[in-house]
Amino acid sequence: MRTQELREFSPRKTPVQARSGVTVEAIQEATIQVLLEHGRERLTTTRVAERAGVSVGTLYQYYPNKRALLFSALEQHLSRVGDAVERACREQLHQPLEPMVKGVVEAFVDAKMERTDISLALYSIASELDGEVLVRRIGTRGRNALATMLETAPGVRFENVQFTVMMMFAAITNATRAVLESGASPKMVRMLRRELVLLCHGYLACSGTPKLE
Amino acid sequence: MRTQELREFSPRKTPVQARSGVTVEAIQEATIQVLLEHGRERLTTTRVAERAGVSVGTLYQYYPNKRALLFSALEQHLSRVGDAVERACREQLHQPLEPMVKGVVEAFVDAKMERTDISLALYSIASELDGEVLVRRIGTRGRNALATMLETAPGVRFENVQFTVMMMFAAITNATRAVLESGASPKMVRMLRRELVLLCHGYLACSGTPKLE
Amino acid sequence: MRTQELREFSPRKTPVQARSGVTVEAIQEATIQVLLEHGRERLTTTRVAERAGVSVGTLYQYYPNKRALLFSALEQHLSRVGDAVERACREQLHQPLEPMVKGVVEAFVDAKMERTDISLALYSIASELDGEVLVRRIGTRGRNALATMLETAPGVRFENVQFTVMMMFAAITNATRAVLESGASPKMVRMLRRELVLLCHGYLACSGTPKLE
Amino acid sequence: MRTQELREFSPRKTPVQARSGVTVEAIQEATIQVLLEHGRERLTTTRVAERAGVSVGTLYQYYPNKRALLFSALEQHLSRVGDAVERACREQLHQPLEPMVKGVVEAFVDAKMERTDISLALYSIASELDGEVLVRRIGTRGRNALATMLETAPGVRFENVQFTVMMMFAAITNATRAVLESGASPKMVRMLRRELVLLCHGYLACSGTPKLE
DNA sequence: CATGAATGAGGTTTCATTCAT
DNA sequence: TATGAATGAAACCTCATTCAT
Repeated sequence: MRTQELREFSPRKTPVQARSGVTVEAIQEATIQVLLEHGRERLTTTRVAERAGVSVGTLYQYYPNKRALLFSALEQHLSRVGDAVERACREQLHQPLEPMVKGVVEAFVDAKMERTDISLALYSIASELDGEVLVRRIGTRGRNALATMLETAPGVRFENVQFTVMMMFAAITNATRAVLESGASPKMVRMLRRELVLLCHGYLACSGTPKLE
Repeated sequence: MRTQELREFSPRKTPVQARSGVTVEAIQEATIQVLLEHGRERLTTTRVAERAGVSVGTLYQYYPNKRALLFSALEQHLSRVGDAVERACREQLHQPLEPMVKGVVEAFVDAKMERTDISLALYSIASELDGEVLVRRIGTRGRNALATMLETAPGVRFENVQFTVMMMFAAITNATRAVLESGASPKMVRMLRRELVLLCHGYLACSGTPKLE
Repeated sequence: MRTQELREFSPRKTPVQARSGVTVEAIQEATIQVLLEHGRERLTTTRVAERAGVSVGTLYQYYPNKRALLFSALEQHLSRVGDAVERACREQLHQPLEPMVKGVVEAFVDAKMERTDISLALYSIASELDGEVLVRRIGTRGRNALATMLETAPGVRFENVQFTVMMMFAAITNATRAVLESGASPKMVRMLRRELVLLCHGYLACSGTPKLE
Repeated sequence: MRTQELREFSPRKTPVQARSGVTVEAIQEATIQVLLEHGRERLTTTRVAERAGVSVGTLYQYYPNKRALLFSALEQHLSRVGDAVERACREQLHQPLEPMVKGVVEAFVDAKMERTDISLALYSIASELDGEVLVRRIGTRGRNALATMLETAPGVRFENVQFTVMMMFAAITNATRAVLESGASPKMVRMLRRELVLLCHGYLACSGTPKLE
């Protein structure tokens, strides 16, 4: 079952010739463009292919179905963000809470703001693919990295790290989303960064219990 | 334009007869059921009508189109939650931060947990209707009530209440969503309540500046 | 599994209004017409609907998919033929071999020749649907009736009636097919009748062993 | 018109190199395999090429189109069977009816049973290519050989040999098909042989009229 | 000669919506 | 008013075939 699900999304062929690499990228970019211009409801495989300058048939040589196309777009984005968060977490191991929070928040916000168009476009399909195994797995990666990091924070212990992390994650992602959806002016992004650090640090400070080492 | 948009969603006829009231309710309930059972992608007007025990024709007598149907379901739910939050805000005017937060969080979580099935079902259509005027307006109501309340908190002042509220709101709604989507066991809901209060209060305490009165 | 298979072919809705009865018949007739005019390869649901004077949508209200459409055409025809054979078999119970064979052959050939166009058209789809449960079941009906009849023939016994019947059935159906496919002129049909009786009776006479009663 | 038709099916190039011979054979074998595994509906040129270990392009170097591919598979098989029958007929010239029938039936059944997989696979495409000139011509070969043979049978004359042969042929081919499709166990094949001889001989004995020489 | 990426017409199927009954 | 048969645009997807590399 799981294998089948995974196969449903795995790309159909690995491009061996040079030109197909170009094609795949064109399709991926076109997916985002169409998503932003027409919205998820009106995103059709034909429109994406057209936008990418190829035929539908070509699109279907690389993606077995529409969901796989959307999935791939989402996955790539979430992976990038996940990577950024993981890296930040690794860098802040054993640091005090404050720099920890700061590092992670900056990494996340930066990653999201790098291509606001993509970030925005993908919110609309995230809900559609929410149930998917891989999507969940990717989301989990970030949370696990956070949990691991928090457990190395000196002088503080969290009763239920998983839950704490979930709370923090929910706050970070959704606040960022709200800012993105209301335009993401530089000023707002600056405020977002500052306030997210405040919010997360405040929460962790209250939620954790002192630990003797 | 806006008038037109608003008209597009308003129910076609006001149910004056007793029978119509029953029918409309049946359709609304059916919408939720179908949403939960088949998912948004496979929600069809025919299926909803069938589930409600009426014909498609009848459905179209009460809703001008499918979006109006979904919209109405979402609106009703959001209104209920919005009302609860507004009431809580009114009750906590001029209270200290802690009870304020506690009151609002409890009101929100309670409202969401009253019918977890509905709450869950509607997440899938929220993104679809996200751009709609009315939906935004409803979301705004809660935030305004929160802002108004916060400004009556004794001894503390917020530089940019709108932003602060937005942050808090984002955290509250998304954490609740995460809990709902992972099953919403009584234990988790209890933790959610407690941690949300911690998180919000921590944030507000950090974010606000002392105020001389 | 079997239930699912059966459902795949069962008509989608039972026509309750008068007009739909007409529609279904028009679609069935159109299926045959298109089959004859364009061949199975070029039979498309759109073409059938067009020919029937309805829209594709209407076609799909009565048949869940293309296979069901073809299946229904085949089933109706085979049932009719099967009925004729069964009736003939019942009428010849306990008769001597000669009238038995005559009765069955006549019944079969008559049934097939009643609408040579339909008979011909369906050969092309029979192979496609050959594996299907119901098709097999219908074919079995005729053979069972034949076997039952043969076992009541006075003074003769067959070692392996099933096999004997299969042989006879294969000969009858395929010879009829050959005649149909080469034009089925009245003269040929007359010869077919006579020779089939000869062939079957000759075979049964050789194949059976005398039985003391 | 006819010339064009014939050209449509002829292989595009005559395999002169050793390698090509291997390739063509691989493709033919792959055609059968795919036919058996996926069925005619899902037989695609790409799949056949893949299975044969070559690219689609290569396939199209040897066959001008898909029909030609199927046609060639069918033709080869039918030729082989036709050869066997012709040979048997030649060997039984001027023999009495009984050995004639025996010889032909054995030859036919043996030829069909040599590769039951191929025989089975081809039934599904026979109907599709039924109208083709060459296919018909091949079928005719066997019947002509049979007719020629029967006319040399001592002491018996057939009023309409063509028709008689057609009947016999229909019985032989379809009974064999039925046995193949129900598994073709050794025991069944043995019975098929015996009963076909009975059936054909019985028929010819009844159908023919004594002849003075 | 072989490859396999690209094509795009055309197939099947769905479903929001209308309207005669 | 309620019904549900009919509509048909439009979606997804396949696959025979070509041709630049």
